[in-house]
Amino acid sequence: MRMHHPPHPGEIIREFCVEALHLTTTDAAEALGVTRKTLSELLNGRSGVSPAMALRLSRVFGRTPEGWLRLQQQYDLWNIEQSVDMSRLRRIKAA
Amino acid sequence: MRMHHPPHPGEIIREFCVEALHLTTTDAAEALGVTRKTLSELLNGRSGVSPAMALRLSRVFGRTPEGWLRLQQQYDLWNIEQSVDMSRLRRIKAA
DNA sequence: AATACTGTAACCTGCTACGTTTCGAGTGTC
DNA sequence: GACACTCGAAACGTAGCAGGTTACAGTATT
Repeated sequence: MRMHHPPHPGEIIREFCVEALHLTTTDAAEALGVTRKTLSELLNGRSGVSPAMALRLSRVFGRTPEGWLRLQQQYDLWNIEQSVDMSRLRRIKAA
Repeated sequence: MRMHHPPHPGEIIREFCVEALHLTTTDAAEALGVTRKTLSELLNGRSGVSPAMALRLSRVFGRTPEGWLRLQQQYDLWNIEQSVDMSRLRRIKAA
């Protein structure tokens, strides 16, 4: 089974990147090279971690880009599993 | 360092899911519950592995959804690294 | 009161996943 | 040759998302 209701990546980013370093949203956005709005939407779950954003995060706050993207991936998968019915799909056999 | 020019996931999918099972694109698309066009674009690198597609692939061809998504992730990251200049971004210090 | 920080709405651009439709290139059968 | 059929792929439209600019309202802090 999969994780139960993974948080959106913005929560983790806020906790470990912004609050832990006592940064403001404005400061962090500037360091990342994006606008305040872009970071605000990410922190509040209204947008996700794009590949470009994962690279920015890794350069400014460390960790690997893959690690940042994985947060988004797990969040996306959990949500898709809840909302899309794939039960009719069957494993295929070679012809 | 990162991988050198990762192939787009469509190549892997074509090789291990379609050709290896002697399926046609039409057959595979039907099994995945998408149109021929959608799968064709994926196989030819004109679209990527979305979270929903990763789930479809895992149900029909096995492996984990995370594994399928990882292929896309590595491809995306490599391409972003080539095209976007992040050299001005500096690691941030706590205030 | 003035300043700083935040969230967010409106509007725009660019990109992408996906569906429907249609075209063109095989590949058979008569 | 002429026909139908199948397959892959292109053109076109729809929907949605990331991100920017600008502007506004709320809340602290000084």
